[in-house]
Amino acid sequence: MKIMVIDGNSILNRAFYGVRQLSNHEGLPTNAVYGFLATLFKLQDEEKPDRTVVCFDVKEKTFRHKKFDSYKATRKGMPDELAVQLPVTKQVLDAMGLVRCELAGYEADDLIGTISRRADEHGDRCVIVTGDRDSLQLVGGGTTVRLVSTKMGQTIYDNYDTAVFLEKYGFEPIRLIDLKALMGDSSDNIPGVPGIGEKTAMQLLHDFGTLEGVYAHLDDPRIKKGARAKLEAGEQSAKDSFWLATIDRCAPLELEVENLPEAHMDEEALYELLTRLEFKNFIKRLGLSGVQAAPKLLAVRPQRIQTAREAFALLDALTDATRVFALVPETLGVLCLLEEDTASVLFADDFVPADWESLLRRLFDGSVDLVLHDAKPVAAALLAHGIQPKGIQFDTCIAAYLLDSTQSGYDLPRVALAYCNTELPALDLNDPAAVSPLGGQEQAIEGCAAHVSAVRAIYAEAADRIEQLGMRRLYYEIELPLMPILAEMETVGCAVAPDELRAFGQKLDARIEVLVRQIYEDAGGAFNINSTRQLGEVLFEKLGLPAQKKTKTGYSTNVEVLEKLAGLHPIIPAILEYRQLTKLKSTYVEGLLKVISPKDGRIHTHFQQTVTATGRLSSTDPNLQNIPVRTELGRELRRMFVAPDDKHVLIDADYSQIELRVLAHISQDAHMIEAFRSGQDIHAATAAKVYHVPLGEVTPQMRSSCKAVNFGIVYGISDFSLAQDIGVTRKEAAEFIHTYLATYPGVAKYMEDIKQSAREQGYVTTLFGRRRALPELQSRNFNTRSFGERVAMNTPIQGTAADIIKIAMVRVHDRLLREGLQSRLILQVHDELILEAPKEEWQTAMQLLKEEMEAAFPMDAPLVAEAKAGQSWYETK
DNA sequence: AGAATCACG
DNA sequence: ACGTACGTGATTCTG
Repeated sequence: MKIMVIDGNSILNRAFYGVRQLSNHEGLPTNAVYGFLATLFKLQDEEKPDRTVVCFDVKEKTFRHKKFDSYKATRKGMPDELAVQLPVTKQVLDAMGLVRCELAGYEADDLIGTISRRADEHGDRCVIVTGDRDSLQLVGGGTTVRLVSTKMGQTIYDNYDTAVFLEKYGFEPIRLIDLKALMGDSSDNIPGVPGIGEKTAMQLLHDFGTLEGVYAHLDDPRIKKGARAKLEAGEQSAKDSFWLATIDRCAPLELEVENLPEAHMDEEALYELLTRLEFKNFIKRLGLSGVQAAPKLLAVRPQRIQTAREAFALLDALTDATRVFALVPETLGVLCLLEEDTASVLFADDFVPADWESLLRRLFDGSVDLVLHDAKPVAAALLAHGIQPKGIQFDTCIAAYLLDSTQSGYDLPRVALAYCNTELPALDLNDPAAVSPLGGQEQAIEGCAAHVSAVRAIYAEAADRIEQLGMRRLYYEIELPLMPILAEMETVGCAVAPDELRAFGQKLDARIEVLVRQIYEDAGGAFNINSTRQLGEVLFEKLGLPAQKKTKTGYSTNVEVLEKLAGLHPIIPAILEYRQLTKLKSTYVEGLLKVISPKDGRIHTHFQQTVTATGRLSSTDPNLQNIPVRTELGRELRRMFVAPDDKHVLIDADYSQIELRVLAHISQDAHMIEAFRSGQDIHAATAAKVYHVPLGEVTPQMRSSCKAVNFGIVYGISDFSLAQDIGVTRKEAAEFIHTYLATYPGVAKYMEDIKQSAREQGYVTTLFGRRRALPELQSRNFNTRSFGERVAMNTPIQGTAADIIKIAMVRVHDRLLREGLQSRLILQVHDELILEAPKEEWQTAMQLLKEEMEAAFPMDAPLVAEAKAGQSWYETK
């Protein structure tokens, strides 16, 4: 029989440093796993072993090298990127059915030594696969070594048997130990005899055969005087080194070579793993393409609960459960609670309303540890009923988002498909028909069981991966605590002044009417001004204005184009104004009037926590993060966002230059940090440096150009875009960027480093460990790749700023609660937080807001927040 | 459903 | 040489 024994750690290590730029879509690095498998498959093809065994180190406190303190100290630790790949590799090997071998306190080469000796004794042949030259001492008898190494970027697999070794080294393989004892090995921290190098050691072995032989003939004339003195002085070291260099071939391993099981592939598990790793070629090679992994859901037994007594008894029992997986629609019309193998389903219709509310209160009183998928709407619904949502320990939706923020959605069926390969039955518990006693309940019960089982399966996987990828704090201390705060902000909402909003709308209408008439007159006829196609025809064909740009579908008529034409025809300014006004009217006046709640007259936006690729929030229905501010007319809309009465005020605080401060901190650029520390206007300070003039002599133009570059830098700048932005030639822009980067060398270095690291690791992270995978960097397409590089530069900055304001939100919320204040967070606009505060506490609340925002994260370029109070959002600026 | 446009940070 | 800023959402038109 032929046994192939692989040094897992050595091959994985080689692969890690040899194969770069690989990670899967969730950002898990996969280069080492890939390289490992490539080596494994190649050598299995060549050697065709009957059995394959893979050995790994298990380092323990009792590691046999511990007496050499320096050994441990200099031994390189495994980088995180490699460490996360180790368990994955083992999973793959297990799924392949290969024998995996580990023993506490032993290195892989000791296990290999032991197995090869036993194989030899049993009359089997043994092929050792390793990257470690030391293992060549095992060559002999039926044992050969395939030594994996890299030459000129090519992986080569040298084949050593006794003859090959003898020819190369001139002595028996076992004498490698003697050689090491004499010359030492700095990489393994084996001291050897100080002063004896390779040349002398080889000569000594040639003359005397063994270490023992050398020391038995110390007075032999062939040993030079100097060498003799060194050998005498280093005798103890030589003996220690001999022992260190000797691979233990008698490890107390339970494995019996005569009973090695044949590999039995778990095709489903392997298919699933390789799919997750995105190793399509290996899937093909192993012929797994047709395999469909079985759904991972455990069957659960649904049970319906219809009496209050049973229901409360159930909740009391669940209090002791480790974790309860729950399905709760935002209508709160049904509950499905999974513990062990029982899914209990409760319909609100089966209970009197007072009981149902008590049940909800009991379930969310913090005594039951709950896992939900997308808990925010539930939390908001509970808050609307005056119930504080407590006890939510995990949200699988947020977890799935953190693990891959680039998906287009994270609803339960989609996540279940990705995590458990399960098609969930359609189930809409918000639909009254599904939960009404008149029908649909039976189906709902079945559906609930499958859905809640999926939540459990996703949890099992996602919770582990959050740990593995170092996102524990980000998840449990930032995202999860933020969720109920967002729910509260949504529930509280924002007061508006509807009458003024309507009045503003009428003002707009009057002006729009005038503009429309003028435009039709100028155009010589009526047309739909909102239609870019019709507008394009009017401007560029009928009126013969010079077309500038084209879009996919015709002429471009955007602001940029129209502004260039502004002087050529009176229709152009009219169209520009028309565009501005209709935007304000339809998106803001009409859009906002439509979403004023009839219940409380307030606007309740929805903050999306699982949308953006960078970690920012987004706001929908309506979007309150894009209320106009840049033009005076648009800004008027902010007068409609008000404190609810004259007993309250709004307090608005925004971070000053948070992204540039984050950049200064991350890049550790001394000049930029200093500019912020000294409280300078960063754009002016940059201009002073770039133009080499005193701060007082910076002109508005100089400041404005530098402001554009500061922005551009954050986005991942290019000369072309900068040129377009500040209206200079591309060459001048390039020169300008160059000067800028010379002014802030730390920033220049950061930009290079982050691109490099993104290419190597396949992802980037924020300061708090949020990650974004960057498959674009692997693209052969220049544009795609360039985009990836800009994202690599931007995401850590934008994302860290997003992390920081989320931390601030949690801190502000906690402290308001702790200090018993009535002020409430109502809005977040990326770098800005807005509170609604009772007048009597506005100064306290404003101070608190500013303090907590600034203290959210101490940076070398310290955070500064500017706060102001007013009756409306307009006045707080 | 996608494209074009424009509002925000 | 390649074409160009990063991240969003709402409205409107069009096929």
